[in-house]
Amino acid sequence: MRTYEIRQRFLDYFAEKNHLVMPGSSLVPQGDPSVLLTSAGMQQFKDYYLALADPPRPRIATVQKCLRTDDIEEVGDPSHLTFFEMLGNFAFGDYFKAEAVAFAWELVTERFPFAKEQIWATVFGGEGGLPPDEEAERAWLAVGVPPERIVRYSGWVENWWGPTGDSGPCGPCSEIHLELAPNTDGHDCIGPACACGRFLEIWNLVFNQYYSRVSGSELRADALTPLERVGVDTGAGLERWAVALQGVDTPYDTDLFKPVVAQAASLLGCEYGAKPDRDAALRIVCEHTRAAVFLIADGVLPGNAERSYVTRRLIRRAMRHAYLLGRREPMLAALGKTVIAHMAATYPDLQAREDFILRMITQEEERFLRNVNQGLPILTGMLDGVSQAGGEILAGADAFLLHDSYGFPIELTREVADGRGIGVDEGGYRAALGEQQERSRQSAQFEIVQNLPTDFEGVAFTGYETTTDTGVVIGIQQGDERVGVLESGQQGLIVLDRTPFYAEGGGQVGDTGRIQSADGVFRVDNTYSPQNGLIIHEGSVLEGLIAADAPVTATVATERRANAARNHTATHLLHAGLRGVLGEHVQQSGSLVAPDHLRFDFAHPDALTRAELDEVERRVNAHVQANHELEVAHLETSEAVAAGALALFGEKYGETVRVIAIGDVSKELCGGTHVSATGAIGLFAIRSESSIGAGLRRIEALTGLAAVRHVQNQHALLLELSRTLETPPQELAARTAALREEVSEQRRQISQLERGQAGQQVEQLIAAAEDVQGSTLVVGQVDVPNVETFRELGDRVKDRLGGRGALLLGAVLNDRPQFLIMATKDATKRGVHAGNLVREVGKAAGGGGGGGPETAQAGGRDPAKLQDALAAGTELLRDVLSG
RNA sequence: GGGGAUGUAGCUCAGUUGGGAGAGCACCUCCUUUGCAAGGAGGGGGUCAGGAGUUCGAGUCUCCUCAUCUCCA
Repeated sequence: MRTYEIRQRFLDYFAEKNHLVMPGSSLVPQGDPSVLLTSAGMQQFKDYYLALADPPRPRIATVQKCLRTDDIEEVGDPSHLTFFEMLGNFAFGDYFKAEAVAFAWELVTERFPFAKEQIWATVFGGEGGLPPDEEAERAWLAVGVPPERIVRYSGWVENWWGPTGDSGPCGPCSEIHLELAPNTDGHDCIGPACACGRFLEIWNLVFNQYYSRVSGSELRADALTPLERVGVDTGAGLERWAVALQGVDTPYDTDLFKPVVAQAASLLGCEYGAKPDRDAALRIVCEHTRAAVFLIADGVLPGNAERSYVTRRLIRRAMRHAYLLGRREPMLAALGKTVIAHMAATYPDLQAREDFILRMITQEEERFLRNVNQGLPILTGMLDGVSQAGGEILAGADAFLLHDSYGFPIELTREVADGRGIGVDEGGYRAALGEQQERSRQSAQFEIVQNLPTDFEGVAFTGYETTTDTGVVIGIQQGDERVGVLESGQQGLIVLDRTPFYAEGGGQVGDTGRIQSADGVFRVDNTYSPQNGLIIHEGSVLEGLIAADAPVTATVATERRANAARNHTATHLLHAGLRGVLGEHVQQSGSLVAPDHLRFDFAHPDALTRAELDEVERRVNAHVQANHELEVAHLETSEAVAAGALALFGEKYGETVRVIAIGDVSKELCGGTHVSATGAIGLFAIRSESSIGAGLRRIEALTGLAAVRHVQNQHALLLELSRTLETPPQELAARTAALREEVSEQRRQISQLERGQAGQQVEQLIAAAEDVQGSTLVVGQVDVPNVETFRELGDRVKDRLGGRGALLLGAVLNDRPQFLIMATKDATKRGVHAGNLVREVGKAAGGGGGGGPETAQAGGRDPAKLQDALAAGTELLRDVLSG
């Protein structure tokens, strides 16, 4: 049975059982900062379990792409994967353990050809005061699983799931395992958890019934609170089902991977299944490529921070193994193409973005290869050092430096060193790596969790309709503490039951303004929303006091809001303009909508040309002039997407979403505040275009009066130039070119004149030369415009010394005395050291100096001491030359 | 978010107790030469990433900022 059919049968079954079949969410979790990447099917439903939002239907089923890097080091073995797909059914305050088990049993045994007698079930056996899950046990008995194949496992690790991240829903779980082989050696088998490897887990049914305040690693019974809305959350690994249903041993033998593995083997000129080491490398190459394809498709481009770094690490790990198998040029994109070809039926996005995805992969591979080429000479240098010192081991610190600073992998270091009979101190390397990890971990402290109320129905946001509204204070926090009153001058956080203040989100900054009660005024400096349904006003009390339960009037700073609205609508027009001019691959990867400017980041491989920028700017302004009215609609997500709205990756499906339509120009899902018609934008001006990383560009732009000011500033600059250069603006370019030419011509003339002048001084100096026992000594003060001519003059005098002698010159430059001593080779043999002598001369003038034996210079502070210093220097030179 | 490395001519890079900002390639002019990276002579091109400090003097030492690369979280 092919995987396409497995997905379909699974979803069909649950659709039949009255589940809403929804698309899986993006790998990038939206509105949930506690996790980096989507790692489980339930993630997009977290708010439903927490009762912070209502699901579109109490029963849902999905196929969810997931990515986990926890076990990345294990990938290469026959079973571990970073990217995988989870089949899942979910229930929110609907059915519970009995039905979940019944559904699973029916699906597995009647809709799929799994053998009943191979099936084992495990249940939570109790831990830390929590009892065993007898309810689940009864459910398994009820469907007919014999008691000897139902096993209890205790502990937080076994048969307990969650939470994902630092906190969240969790609960006992129950797993279905297949007994793939009989117990032939008669060992004392404890069932699915036995190390004998006869079992394969195919489905995990999680029963969410608690909220945990701590992360899964420090779970304890007293950190759990029962959930009001219990739920079912199941996950069945598609790859494992494929293994079992296709009768093969590993995911790499299923239709998901087989063509990719075959292609990789052929590109690397080897055979899969011949050598275990090489097989592991082949599996890594294929697995990581597949994961990278999906990450890039969801907008996670390779980079050096956070989730971008995950993509990079996957590509580089894959490339590294390909490199060790002899590959010296990019190849992963070719594999990616095969991945896309085989997955596009399920994930049409891949097809649509194929070119872009493959180009990003190739770019990253090229960067890796460049790193290797840059690292090799450094490593060679280190190894030379080791050999010369007669050593046999490369220091761990050096190996780590290569890895840490140059991205040169330890595996390559090991191989190259080995080729020269040198070992690597791996212990030292690991120690250095460990130190770095510790350092990073310590500095990664998260912000303190808010103590604000979560025990309320949710704040009503009225800011789309109005900028002033009345409400009641339902929570106040000062520092980390919940308080009842905030007094004049105190800073704090305030929550109202309803508010017109827009909370920072969708790139748009939070509103500012005032909250006024009968007792006082609170100035709102920022508004944000740490979780759905909670809006926090941050600021301080200007006068009087603000107390809990007080009725208040909340008033948004309207001018600021209006400016932000201009910028937000302009952002949508800019997005549309960029797609029109550059192509459909332009994908928003971030934006900032502030009152004074807007910033828009997007994926595009090259810098924009002047012509492209002009055209984008022109188009946006054309739409401003057209004065399109904005239409706001609230739609079901699938309807919105069907209507052609631009869904940024990772929108939550199932909820009603807000769609902003600007004429037929743009249609985007957006929660921000906008102008009512584009004419209000007034003027749109692009201020800058720049790179913010590989394949990512940033545009900063202005609207309204800020744009007008920008244009005026540019004009003022031009006028100022025009005035200083006494040239009409249209002739500025030609005029500056002519001026440059003139300046360099005059520079040439000046330096010639200076040389001529210096020449006369040379003659005078030579004429006044003194003979010290056969050596010529030239001393004098000269008049030069800069250090360069000073030295040049010195050179010319030196040429006239006849190979025997030395010179000491003084000059005043920038109101300070400068000295120069030059000595012939002959003089140095007699003991003259220009650097040492000139230092004394400098000291005599209140400064210092230095240089080499033949040429040296010094400087002082006081020009009046120049002659004295020259005299002192002359004495020294006479002594040495005559001695 | 934290650590490391790098930033010098259009490109690739040298630049060693702080003391003349350089090479190769590319470019321009002239000469020589019908042939594969032609040769010779001459020339243009630099705010040494930016800013502050120490010093008579900073590409070089100290601090800060920015950018790029890289590792870790």
